[in-house]
Amino acid sequence: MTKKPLPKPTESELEILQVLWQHGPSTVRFVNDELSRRRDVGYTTTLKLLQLMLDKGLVLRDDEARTHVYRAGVREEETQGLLLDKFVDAAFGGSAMKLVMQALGNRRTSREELAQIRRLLNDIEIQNDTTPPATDPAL
Amino acid sequence: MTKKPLPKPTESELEILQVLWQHGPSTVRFVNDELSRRRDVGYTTTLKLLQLMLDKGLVLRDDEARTHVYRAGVREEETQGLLLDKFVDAAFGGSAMKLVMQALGNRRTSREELAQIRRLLNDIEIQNDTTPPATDPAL
DNA sequence: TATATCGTACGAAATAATTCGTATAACTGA
DNA sequence: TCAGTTATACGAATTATTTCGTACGATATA
Repeated sequence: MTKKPLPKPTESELEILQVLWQHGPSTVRFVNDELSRRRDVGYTTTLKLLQLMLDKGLVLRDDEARTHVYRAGVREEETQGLLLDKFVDAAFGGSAMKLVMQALGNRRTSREELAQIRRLLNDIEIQNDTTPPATDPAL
Repeated sequence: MTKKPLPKPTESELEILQVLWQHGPSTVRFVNDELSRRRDVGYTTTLKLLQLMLDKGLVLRDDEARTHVYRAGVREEETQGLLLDKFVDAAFGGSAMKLVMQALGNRRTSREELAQIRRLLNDIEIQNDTTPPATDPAL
């Protein structure tokens, strides 16, 4: 039983995953229509992308009917986490803090969102108190 | 007087910018040595990259001496902000909140860092109180 | 049924990004 | 001075990603 080192989706593949995550299982036609709302893209281009993604395991498909139906093969949070790690590394030299500060600092964040973050911070702090500083892998 | 639509640096270019931001003006040799600490990369590869980046305006260089000295041509925060915007869009469907929650949630954040974020949240809230809810462009 | 429409498969071109070989000039030091 | 080393320039191969044309079967419908 071989594990699955799922590949990091490319820019275009991510666009497609967004559509599938947002709308659920979709036909090529639908995905293409969605993509077309943002930019100019040919039908067969979208089709090809989905076929490549199928090979990579990024999407799954039901090809019972003539018109195939594709659905995401990777979970949203998981994928985002993977990409986030890479991104923090590539753009912020590994400092997630700098990224968070930048993200919060440079845009309007509503009162409700701020409250949401505070709640999360509280949860994390409780975690920290419950589970003492485990900075070392030796633990 | 023409403006500057500086291009989004690629993965490799970003690696190099990190070195320059971190260590200041450097020779090709130095940059290459730094990159080599992380992965296998040839000297001329690094040289070529820097030359391409020079064309794009991503770096500047002093070629008075035989050994040229390169320095970043774009500011760190500015570049990170640009990349962050694109990334939030590409990976989190435009929701910076989701990104922040994910970043904070899925990793150990020290007490000190948490405090730092709380301070930032306070500042933002004061901003919000001073400058009333301007969610609508009509205001 | 025959013609237009819609769908998939797939090769291959077009682009973008990365990597490296080779030429050649400048410097170093024995 | 001459061999060895270090530097830049630059063409071009390689690899990755995106885009599209064309073939061809299934379906819809006039």
